[in-house]
Amino acid sequence: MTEFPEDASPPQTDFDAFHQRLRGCYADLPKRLVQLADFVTASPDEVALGTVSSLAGQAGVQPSTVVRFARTLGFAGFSDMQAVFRDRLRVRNVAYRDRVNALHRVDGEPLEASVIFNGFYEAALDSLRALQAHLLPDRLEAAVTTLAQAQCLYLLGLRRSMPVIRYLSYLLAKLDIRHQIIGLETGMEEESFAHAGAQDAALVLSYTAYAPRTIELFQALEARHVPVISMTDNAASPVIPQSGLWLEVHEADFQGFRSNAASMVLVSTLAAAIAERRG
Amino acid sequence: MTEFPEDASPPQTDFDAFHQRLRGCYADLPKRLVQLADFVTASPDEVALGTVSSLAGQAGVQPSTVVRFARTLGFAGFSDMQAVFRDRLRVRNVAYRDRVNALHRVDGEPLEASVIFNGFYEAALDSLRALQAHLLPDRLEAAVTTLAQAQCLYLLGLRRSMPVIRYLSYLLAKLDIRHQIIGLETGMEEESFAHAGAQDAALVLSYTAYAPRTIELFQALEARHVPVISMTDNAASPVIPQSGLWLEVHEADFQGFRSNAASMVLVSTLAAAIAERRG
DNA sequence: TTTGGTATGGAATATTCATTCCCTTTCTGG
DNA sequence: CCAGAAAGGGAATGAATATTCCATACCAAA
Repeated sequence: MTEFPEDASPPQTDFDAFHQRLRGCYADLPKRLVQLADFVTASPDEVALGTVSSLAGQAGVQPSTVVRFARTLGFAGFSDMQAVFRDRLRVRNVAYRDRVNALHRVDGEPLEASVIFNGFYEAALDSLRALQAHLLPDRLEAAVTTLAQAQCLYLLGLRRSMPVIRYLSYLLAKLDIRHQIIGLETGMEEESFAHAGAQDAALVLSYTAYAPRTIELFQALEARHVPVISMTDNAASPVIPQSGLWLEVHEADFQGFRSNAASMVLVSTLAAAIAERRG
Repeated sequence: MTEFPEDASPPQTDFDAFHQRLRGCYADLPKRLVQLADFVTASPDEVALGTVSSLAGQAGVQPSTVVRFARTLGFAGFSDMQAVFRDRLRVRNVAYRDRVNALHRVDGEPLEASVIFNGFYEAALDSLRALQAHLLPDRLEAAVTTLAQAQCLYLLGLRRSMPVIRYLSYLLAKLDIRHQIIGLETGMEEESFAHAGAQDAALVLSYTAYAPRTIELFQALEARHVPVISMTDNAASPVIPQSGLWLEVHEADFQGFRSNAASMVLVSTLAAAIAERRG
């Protein structure tokens, strides 16, 4: 078990050192070497996996210039420089203790960050895979149709779902699609859809345990005959609309933090598909 | 050649196909080839980056056996097999655009929603995998240390990164960690960190093309000697802090929409790890 | 315009590395 | 135990690729 010293100098990779050097002499570099420097920073993967001539071709210089570039930066030759880029590409297996170990702190020490990372990483992957497996193309298409026809889109999702809703709002704004978030101001939720009707549509996000306020607002929307699309995790969820247009999303959780990877991908899809449909 | 009805999203990569084939004939493989099969599945990076003899050495077989192995699995030779492993290492940031542009409105019809979904799905997966591959555990640990010691956390990320910052803010609030978003009110950015100093810390998110305002604010933070941790996509990024404490994040992009899956997972990790560290 | 120095291009050379081939060893079935 | 086949080892071969070197183009100062 390696103890990480609290005040140790930050770990600096050869790759970082290279870029530091590069920045240092960038200004004094001749034309062709600048050209290469730009290419090399833009596509480090090409350097790692390519050959002298493949790089030369892509960067628009001669093979010899590539070697010169490497020597200018203090390497013995191209291969020497490439080694630095290859090393960066190697997968550093993030320390992966047993999940069991991860959940129980054996000696009162804080969990290693990489273990926590792995938890969130796996949760995100699980959520995405589950979504991919369960998503019904026809249902999705129908949802897009409904949302695309709306004059104004009302977005509802409180607590954990609020960040997802905000993200969707950002996307819709970029795509110039009229919309309105419900619940930005506590206590004013109903007012925000005072003018909503059958010509509009709403998207509701709610996962267990369903926030009571979300359920209330969902019912208010249905009472106003606003077409509702729901993203939720259960066929018996309280926010399934009358129309039956709901999308199944299961977010895995890690230590009580629920992933939102699947929701993010799905709302991105909806935003892009609506824009696409409208032309 | 196997026919896939849908080429917009291959159900499996060449790499997956390879492993499937390998599993299929694993039982009938002679001793040395089994030895190689084990090695190859255990360290795919070595295959991608190594040479015939380096692999032979590490797996304890003769170079010729490595070539035999490749041929047995249906490749023309070692190089052919290596190409599959190398391809897996590449971070694809542009592929999707072309892929979908090909399908884009061939006959004036809008793209099917499920095709769009697949694009976002793949982009999210790619981003997550790239993060897992490139994340340096020591660096992450050092970043957490810095952030955990801060009295107040300042969060900076404009435009595309704003939703991620808002999500992080939500998590920190839940965890009762003092923090402040920079840039909630346009024009008032500097005021929000008027009292920040060395006792605090800042987390900066910025990806290409780096928003000029983010760079300015980053520099202002550094000028105030606020310890800065950056999440960015390039060693030559303008928001790399003096301390060298930056975390590499590559978000794949689909039709101009950049994924944020990797960023989300990483900020979740940071939030949870800080809370864990503080106990 | 000339001159000295530097940058660049391109071809020749050296090296590394995958591939091939053949001989030896190890299995397998009679 | 033997014959035949399959597997494995290792060196020779040839192709791919990095490196070196030199002629030429460029540029700045005289």
